[in-house]
Parts: sequence; structure tokens; C-alpha cells
Amino acid sequence: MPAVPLSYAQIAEDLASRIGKGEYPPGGRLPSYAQIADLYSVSISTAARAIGLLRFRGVVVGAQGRGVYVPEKD
Amino acid sequence: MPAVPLSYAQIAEDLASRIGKGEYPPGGRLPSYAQIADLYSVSISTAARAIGLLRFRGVVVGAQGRGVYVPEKD
DNA sequence: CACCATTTGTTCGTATGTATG
DNA sequence: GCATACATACGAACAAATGGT
Repeated sequence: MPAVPLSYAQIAEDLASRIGKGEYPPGGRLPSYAQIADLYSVSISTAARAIGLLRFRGVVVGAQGRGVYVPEKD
Repeated sequence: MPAVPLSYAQIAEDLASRIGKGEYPPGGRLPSYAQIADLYSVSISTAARAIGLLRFRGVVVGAQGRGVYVPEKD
């Protein structure tokens, strides 16, 4: 991780890239907001924004109380 | 405007709709963050989020120090 | 059933940086 | 230099849903 934290858009890109590489496979669950915030050294609100972008793009689906998942199929 | 403020996604939808209707024509400028916040009775950060969504969708383009504009052509 | 911790999702207010005019 | 404006980040708070005890 860089000393200068990534922007929410860059975090979204990084996560999308990892999903594309199979790091988070279809049906798999992404780290929680708090974990992402910790992983990328950003606030929870910034982590939520990154996830929100992925959600809008359809890369992931969020389920309140459960987590954020990679859709099984397109 | 309703008593219950719209969400950032709904504000983005409303603005996109107005753009589609020609209320903000190609080449035209949208209200500033502060004006949108006032128009929809939300905070500036929520207004910025709505604009950010439109920007991601390509519906508008933002220019620092100048404003947010509707692209001339697709 | 009730209670509680976790998690998503949103809003707010403030602050900062950059760019324009 | 200054006012305006975009763009991002932060921390706090809250609602809603879930799942476990």
C-alpha cells in the first residue's frame, strides 16, 4: 500500500481488478467496509463509496446485514 | 420539492431527466453544488455525490473552477 | 421471543486541494 | 490576492437487515 492513500475510484478499480483475476470469485464475499478501510488505509465512508461505485457498475451486489458479493453470473 | 429529501441517486435521476428534457441543453451549465444542495434541500456533499454519479455515467462533465456542463455531443 | 453485534447504505458537516476568473 | 467552484476525504450518526446467543 502506498503512503498516499488511493481515491475511492482507484480503490474501486483495484477491487474490480482483483475480482477479474479471481481473487474474489463469483459467489464470493468481499471484505467488509471496515476491512477495506483498514486494507487501503482510508475511512469507512470512503470504502463505502468505492463499493458503491462497484455496485453501480454491477460488479458486486450488496446485501444489508450480510455483506458484499460477486454475482454468480452476469 | 417533497418534504422528505431525495437520495443522491434520486437527485441524479431527476437531473438526468431534466437534461433529457432539454432543461439543461448540450453545452449548458448545471447549477453549482451549493445551488443543487439548496434546490433539493440536501447537504453539499450529497449534491456532489449526485453529480459524481452523473459524471460517471457520462451525462455531465465537471470542470474545476468553472462548473458542471452537459456535453455538446455524445 | 428478546437482545445484541455486525454489516450495508446513506446523510451530514467540515476540511482540504486544485483550478478558474 | 481573492472569490467561486469542482472533487475528494474524513468522522460521526443513523436506519435497515442479518445472524447469533
